[in-house]
Amino acid sequence: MAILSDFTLTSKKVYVIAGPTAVGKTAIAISLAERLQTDIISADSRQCYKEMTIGTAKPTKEELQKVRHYFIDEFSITESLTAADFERLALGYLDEIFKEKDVAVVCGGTGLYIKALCEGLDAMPDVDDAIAHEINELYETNGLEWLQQSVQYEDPEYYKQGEIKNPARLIRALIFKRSTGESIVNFRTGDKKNRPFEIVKVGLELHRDVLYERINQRVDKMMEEGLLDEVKGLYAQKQLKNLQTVGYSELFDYIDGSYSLEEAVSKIKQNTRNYAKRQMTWFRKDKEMNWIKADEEGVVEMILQLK
RNA sequence: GGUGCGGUAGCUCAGUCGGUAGAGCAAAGGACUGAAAAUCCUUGUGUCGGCGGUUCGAUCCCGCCCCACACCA
Repeated sequence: MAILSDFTLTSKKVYVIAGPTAVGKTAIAISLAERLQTDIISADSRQCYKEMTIGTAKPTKEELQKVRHYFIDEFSITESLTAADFERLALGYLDEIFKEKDVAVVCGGTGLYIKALCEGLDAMPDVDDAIAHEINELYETNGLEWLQQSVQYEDPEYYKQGEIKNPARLIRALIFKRSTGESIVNFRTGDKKNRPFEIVKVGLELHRDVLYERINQRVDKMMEEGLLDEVKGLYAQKQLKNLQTVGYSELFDYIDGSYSLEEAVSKIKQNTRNYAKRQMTWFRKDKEMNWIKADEEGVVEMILQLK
């Protein structure tokens, strides 16, 4: 009942443009937004940081002038945004856009962020930053076994169903348990939230070979545009989680002398291809996705015809 | 031209005292609710360079040939 009334009371609509990196989301989303006379919310976990530009393939200045973009260049890499932050922010951006318009465009390759916006994340208490910091440090010095044993002892419920070889998840579980006294498992209901707007999901795709070739060429272009200088400028902050990013990590390693520039560049290409593959895995399982070939004529028209 | 060392998975190589073979990397597939461009899981059939010979049986031994590298002419 609630769903029905939400949809009948509003005629708001969100087009979500998703797909792997380098598939051509930015240009298509901009054309679509121009056609619809509306704004774009970026759903990208790295383009929101102003210090990272070349390596994140942000829209160009010209593109940003054509269409108003939200969640681009809005934060510093020293602030760590999360998927939950994005959910809250994006809903706020939509409120603002919907004051004047009936439609908005969301464009990005971060699957979890798109999911957070469309379905919502389970409400969870905040964790203690000091505890988080401490556990990260303990993991650094004591390693995975220590982590596993701690989680097994302190949160056996999580340990039973969690990925016990995945440090990122174990750390999160342990931080949560020590901060709140409860297992994170108890908060993960997986309930989908009803949004007061219609969502049309568009997945852009390209033949694997074509996509990989575009990735390789784009990395070469980034290097020509000065990616190495951008990375050098961030070297002092390379410990930040946000700089653990394809295109940055490899060049930090090059600066450290781990390998040659040529090797670093080919690693960036390889890691970007792997990243694109993970994105495709994520989006492929989304049953609501309408798949469109990104290199066909009239993509925007095809999107507008979707119900 | 001669000698030596090689030719095994996309790459680098290991191995089989003769019973048709296995690691790392790459690649592919997958998972993923507060780091998500992160993090993690799964997957190894390939004329064992070619043609003959020996053998019940050859990628392994023998012969010839082809290719690569090194050295000598």
